[in-house]
Amino acid sequence: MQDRATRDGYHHGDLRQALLDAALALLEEGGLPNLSLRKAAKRAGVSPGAPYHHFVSRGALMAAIAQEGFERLAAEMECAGGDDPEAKLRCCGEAYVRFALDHPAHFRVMFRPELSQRDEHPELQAVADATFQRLVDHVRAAQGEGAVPDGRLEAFVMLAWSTAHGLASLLVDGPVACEEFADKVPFSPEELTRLVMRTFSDLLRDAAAVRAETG
Amino acid sequence: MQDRATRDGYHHGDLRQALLDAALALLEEGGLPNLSLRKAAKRAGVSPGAPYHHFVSRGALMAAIAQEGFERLAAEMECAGGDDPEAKLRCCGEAYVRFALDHPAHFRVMFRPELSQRDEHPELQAVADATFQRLVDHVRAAQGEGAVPDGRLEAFVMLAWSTAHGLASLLVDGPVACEEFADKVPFSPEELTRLVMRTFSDLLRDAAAVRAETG
DNA sequence: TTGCAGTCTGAACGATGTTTAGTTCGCTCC
DNA sequence: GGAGCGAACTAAACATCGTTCAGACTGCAA
Repeated sequence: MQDRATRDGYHHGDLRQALLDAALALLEEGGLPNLSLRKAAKRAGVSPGAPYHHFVSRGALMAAIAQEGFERLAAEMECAGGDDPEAKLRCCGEAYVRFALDHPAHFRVMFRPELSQRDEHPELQAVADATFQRLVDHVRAAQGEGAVPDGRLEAFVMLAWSTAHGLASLLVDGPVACEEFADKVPFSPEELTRLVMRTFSDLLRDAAAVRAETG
Repeated sequence: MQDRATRDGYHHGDLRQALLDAALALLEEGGLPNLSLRKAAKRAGVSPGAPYHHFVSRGALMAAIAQEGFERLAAEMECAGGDDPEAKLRCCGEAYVRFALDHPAHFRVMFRPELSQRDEHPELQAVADATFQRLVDHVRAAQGEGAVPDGRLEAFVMLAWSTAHGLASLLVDGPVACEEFADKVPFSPEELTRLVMRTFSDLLRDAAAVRAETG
């Protein structure tokens, strides 16, 4: 019992955090189907009803984990390096994918559709919006320096986001995550990430050169 | 009872298909958490144990739906138009995203990680591989005509796939699916898809021009 | 007609999310 | 320091879920 947090008596010191830790461990061990409130409660050494004093439902626990994930993702995207806007954008994308590879449990929960109802979990949506906004800022900066096609800001933002999010999803969840794929593509996920992002970045650079020439 | 298929007596005419239909309806109504074998059985007018004569588990039912989805997706990617390889690739990507928008229930199940264990559900993996191979063929054709950077085939394949898959995921599941997003981006999902794919295609064209000039 | 194999029933098991009434603790106020 | 109060927790219960199993039913072939 209570392998994840100690308790001093009838009351648990910080049950909320203990439940979050336990839930994350469950996610890492067996994916989303393995995440149950009862298991998390048992790991925290607490009865099945106790979690409901800290989370109104299982969905609320998931939302809390997702929120934590978005905060970390935003932080990692924030401190992504890069000398020029183009490199910044590339590093930002790499950070996005690396986050998914390093924290697959978080990543998987962050984009569960049952959490995308804006009315429930408004604070989660606020953090998700802030993270998204960080990407928009990067793109706008790159656009200001001509590294990105002007006009159609929304289209390019979505293109950049889609690229990073798609690669992350495929590497974490998709058919690309299995071992057999390793035979076909002789790259580690990290190498593949850098390669893909570099390819995208090269396309950007070439296109920028064309614009500088003709326009 | 049995609102999805009629039965003539003790035996059900085609329970397997009736269960698939019911399961798909459940998915469309309430997403993955709403998909339960018992509900599907009840809709087919059958006892809770009956489905196990057609699917060894709930996961097998999901795999069957996913397989159906991959087959339809491959078909739609197959008949995607386009005059030149670049346009073909663009239409292929648009078809991918359009499929996700038109069949979100299918799409959501197709990439569930619990189905990505190659040992279980081998026939599903075969169909998924075939679908993926269709994309590789498109890219290789485009590469042969210089529309795509040569070398690093894997990198570009992953880039193209990531773009389509990421956009599809974000539009179907992600924070982009909510109504509030409609205020920020004045495009329908279909318009956004065409815009994003067109932006990507333009990058390709410009980069190809640079290669033709310098190489 | 008999036998058989495949299909379905109905009851059961354990696990799950959630609710409820009641118990225990820590804190504040007198 | 004792009374009281609100928050945290327990224990039991409910409905639902996936899954199993022994038995009943059906269609078909011998």
